[in-house]
Amino acid sequence: MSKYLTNLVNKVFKALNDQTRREILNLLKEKDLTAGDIAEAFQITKPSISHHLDILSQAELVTYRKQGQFVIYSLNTTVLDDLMKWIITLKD
Amino acid sequence: MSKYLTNLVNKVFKALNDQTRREILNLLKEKDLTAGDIAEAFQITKPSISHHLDILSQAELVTYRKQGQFVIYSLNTTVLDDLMKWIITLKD
DNA sequence: TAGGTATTTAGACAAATATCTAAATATAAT
DNA sequence: ATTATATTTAGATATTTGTCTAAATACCTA
Repeated sequence: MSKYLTNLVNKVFKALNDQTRREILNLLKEKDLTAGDIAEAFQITKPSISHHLDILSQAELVTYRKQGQFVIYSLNTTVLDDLMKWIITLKD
Repeated sequence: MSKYLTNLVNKVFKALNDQTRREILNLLKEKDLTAGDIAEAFQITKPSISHHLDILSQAELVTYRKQGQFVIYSLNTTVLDDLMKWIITLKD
């Protein structure tokens, strides 16, 4: 596995090792959402959610675009394919 | 997703969020190994490896059997299927 | 430009985690 | 029985992590 992929897998597992972050991904599965929309779905503060979004972003599990004052987050499934490859490699 | 599966996925992500534990799984992919054999493949102490094996075992990623003084660990790929299901659910 | 809304950054803190050494347990061999 | 080998458990410690509040930044609107 390339060093880039090893590093990415590392970040992906780190990102997925948190219930809140996994739920954020599930929300984004339905539709793109602003940071504020995401924060409202949880009991924790906006700065905490912002931090979670940063970790998801570092793992390339989400992307974001700015739209005026808003930051809109989207699920990025590309990395999930890499993750699946990692798992399949372990299986065979 | 059932509560059992949620709990298991939680433990699996926790278990996989560590380079050493992921490498242990890769070793076990080739063949079953004793705790001692596994420990020798790393720079860290036996008690630390024992702890990692415990976490992998809790996540059902490995199984073990006793053979005399030895404890032989095996990879359990069943859980990897559950993990793949979780990922696929996120994708579609 | 001033004030309002959306989001992130900075810094602090408690809880979780990876690691270690020392001791305990279990089995084998002499 | 005693000693040696394999492994785990217990307890300590430094680092990482998730969360918070307060402050900063960015953009919009009147």
